[in-house]
Amino acid sequence: MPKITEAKRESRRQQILDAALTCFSRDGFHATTTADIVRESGVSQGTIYLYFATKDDIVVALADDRHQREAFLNALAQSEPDPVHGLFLMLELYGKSLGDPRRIEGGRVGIQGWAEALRNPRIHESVTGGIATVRAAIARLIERGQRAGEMRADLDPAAAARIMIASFQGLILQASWGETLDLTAIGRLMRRMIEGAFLTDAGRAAAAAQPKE
Amino acid sequence: MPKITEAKRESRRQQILDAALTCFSRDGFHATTTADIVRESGVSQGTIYLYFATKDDIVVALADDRHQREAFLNALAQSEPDPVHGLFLMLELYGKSLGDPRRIEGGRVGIQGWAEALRNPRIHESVTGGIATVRAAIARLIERGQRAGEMRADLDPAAAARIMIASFQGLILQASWGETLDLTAIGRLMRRMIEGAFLTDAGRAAAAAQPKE
Amino acid sequence: MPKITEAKRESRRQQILDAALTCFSRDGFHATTTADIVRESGVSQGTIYLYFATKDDIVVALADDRHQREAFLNALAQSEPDPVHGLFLMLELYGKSLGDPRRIEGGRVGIQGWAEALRNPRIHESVTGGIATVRAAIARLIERGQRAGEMRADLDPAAAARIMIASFQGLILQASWGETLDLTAIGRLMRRMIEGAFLTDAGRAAAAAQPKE
Amino acid sequence: MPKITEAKRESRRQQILDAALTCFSRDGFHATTTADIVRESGVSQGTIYLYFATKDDIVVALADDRHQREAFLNALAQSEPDPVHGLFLMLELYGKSLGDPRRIEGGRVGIQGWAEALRNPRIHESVTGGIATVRAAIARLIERGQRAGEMRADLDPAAAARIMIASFQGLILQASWGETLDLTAIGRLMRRMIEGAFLTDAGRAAAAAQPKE
DNA sequence: TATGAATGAGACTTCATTCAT
DNA sequence: AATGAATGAAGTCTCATTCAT
Repeated sequence: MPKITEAKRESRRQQILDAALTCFSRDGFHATTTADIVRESGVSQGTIYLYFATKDDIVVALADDRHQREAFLNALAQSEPDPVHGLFLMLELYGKSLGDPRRIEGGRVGIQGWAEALRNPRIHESVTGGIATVRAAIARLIERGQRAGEMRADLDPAAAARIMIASFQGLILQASWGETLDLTAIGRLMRRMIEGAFLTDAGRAAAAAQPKE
Repeated sequence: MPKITEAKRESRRQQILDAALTCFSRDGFHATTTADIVRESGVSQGTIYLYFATKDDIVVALADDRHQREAFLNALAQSEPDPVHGLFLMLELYGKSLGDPRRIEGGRVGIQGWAEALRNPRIHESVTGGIATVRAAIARLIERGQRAGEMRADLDPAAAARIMIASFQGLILQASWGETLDLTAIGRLMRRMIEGAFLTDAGRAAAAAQPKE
Repeated sequence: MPKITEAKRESRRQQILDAALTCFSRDGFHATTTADIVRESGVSQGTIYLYFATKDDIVVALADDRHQREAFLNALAQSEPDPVHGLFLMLELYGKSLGDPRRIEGGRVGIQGWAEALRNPRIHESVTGGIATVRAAIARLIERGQRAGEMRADLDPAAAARIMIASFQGLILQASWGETLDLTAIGRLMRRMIEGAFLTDAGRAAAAAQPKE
Repeated sequence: MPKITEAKRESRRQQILDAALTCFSRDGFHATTTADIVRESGVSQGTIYLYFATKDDIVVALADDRHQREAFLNALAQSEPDPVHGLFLMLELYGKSLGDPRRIEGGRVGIQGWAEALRNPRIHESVTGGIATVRAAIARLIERGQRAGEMRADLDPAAAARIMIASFQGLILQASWGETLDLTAIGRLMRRMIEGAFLTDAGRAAAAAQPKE
């Protein structure tokens, strides 16, 4: 048995995962057969099972991968020295992804993941874990803002984070259904809602000083 | 003539639909077999096909039924003489449904419907059509509020409606995953966000005069 | 239980049989469902079973009916005083039926009956019984012809009857498939084959004297 | 690489086809279930669908195979230098198959194919196509005979071919029903009918010179 | 390691027949 | 007698997974 190199193995794994993502986005989890993935990936039927014990494991792997990508956005926002700027940067980054056609494919699969998370504990853990991370990142930004006097002291960081995430989830959903969202108007309004309800006067001053939207 | 009465027929139909909802909520659309629905409903295998041509048609029927129920909420909010009160009533009613354990079962199925809508045109139509109705209802309230000088003239009714719906969609999602939402804090914050970004001073005065929330 | 009159009952029975024949001819025995017969006949699902114990019984009844009609042709041929004329009359009558579009519908069902007869003993009995009658009629004509010196003494009546019937069966088959048969050429050749192989000189003289073809 | 060899694949295919033929002959097309074929063939349920897309495709394949075998008989008859000998050889070969118990099984299935051909376009094409080939072969023999002055110039080759084929079809039918045919008497009479109606004096002389019947 | 043929459990749906009205 | 809703056995086909090569 010629032991394969780790790099080769990882590339094979990605090959399968990529094909699966394409299929899942096109046909959905349940309508996608392993034969579809075989066709799309060019790998053989048996080989898939050398890399994933079960079709479900592919779904889980895909869900896990997703968070690593989102972690980057969070880190970026956190690295912003001013928490208000950080919050709006986050708003902007997620907002931009709504209009990015390349993210839509991932979004479609993500929505199916939401539904899967209702049944499959491993996916539930993966999906809610990922979102909990984002929630924590937002809450942390808010707490920093409160300490800096830029965000209202009576603002509940957890509730605020939930609402922000919920809005994005809903907007992703609407975008994935093919509806045309006026992202400019929506972005402006979201920003105004946050300014009005999250920020202190000092915070609003800081927001106004933000270089570019 | 054993021609069944319309009422009897409708009750049978509901019997099947109820069983299907239970199964779909418990196991998901795809993991639910017609045999499961038979077991849960007590009707026979063949009878199901006397009422629904296909398993998919049950899903569609469930999606359709859902909107009829939501139409009631919209109508209620519209009937409120003051548009600001109407908007907050809507907020309150939908907010309440987030905490209602009986709605959770429906919510779980609804989320699966969101995923289905990505693939199945009939469900897509049903789901997005239903949401479009709610969106229109909210937009209408806002336009009424603008004419009454209670809502800001520069508010984009469509964007506002989208954001409100998106928030609810996301919150339903989070609630369905079994996360514990601090509904009081979330409700209070949502309200404050709307007051700050949607209302004029006159609108805020009207809101303060609202009897109970 | 209001006892129905015998005439009414018979008419109902024919109504079902007619509808079944139409369906069987259009879709075949096996592709025809009892629901199809219900639709075609206007009678209710349950009523069918008041007249026929089983779907197969309808098929059998149809097969039985068929022979009664053919018996008429045989009798006609037998009634011809001259056996040679009788034989050719039979040839002509069956030949004509090949070109009669109204017989084609029955022919299609008949062919399905041939196939059914291979499996279903009741249909086998009905079909082969019917054909045996025709065979006997032909053989009887030939024997009369032999006694009259018009047909060759060394002609095997049974073999001759079999070949004549076989030819018709094959031609019905070909016609039912929608092939265009040159009935004039075929009829002329069949006649010449019979004249050459069946008849004596006296027989040929008698044949020539036949009034109209 | 466990890619199966072409020979192995063909043998598997035949294994399924053989089993199907046995089942179809025993129980008929429609009464035969895929489970029956599984039982008879020894392959698994799924494997059948690796070789045939549909149960119907098995029927079609069987119909197609049949003609390839018949093509051999035609070729044999055509290869006979003297057309009269060729025609009688054909007569003899087909006649022999009537008495061959091994051909009866195929015959039973063939008759069901006739019935199927009335509804199923693919089978219709296959069956009538196969018979058209035989018809063309006979017509060609006759035309050669006419050019050689051995067959009557006023003989219509198409009509003659149709009648010959029709006779065989009918005789196959009768044999398949289990009736006992006096093949010697029938063969002798068929031959005499052809001699009398098809051949010229020269042709009859050639026929008499034929070595063995 | 990789392949892809083979497996077989199980899904959806149909349909002949029954039976309460 | 007639109706037609209900039944449930059974059929075709799919597909995740295994395993010999």
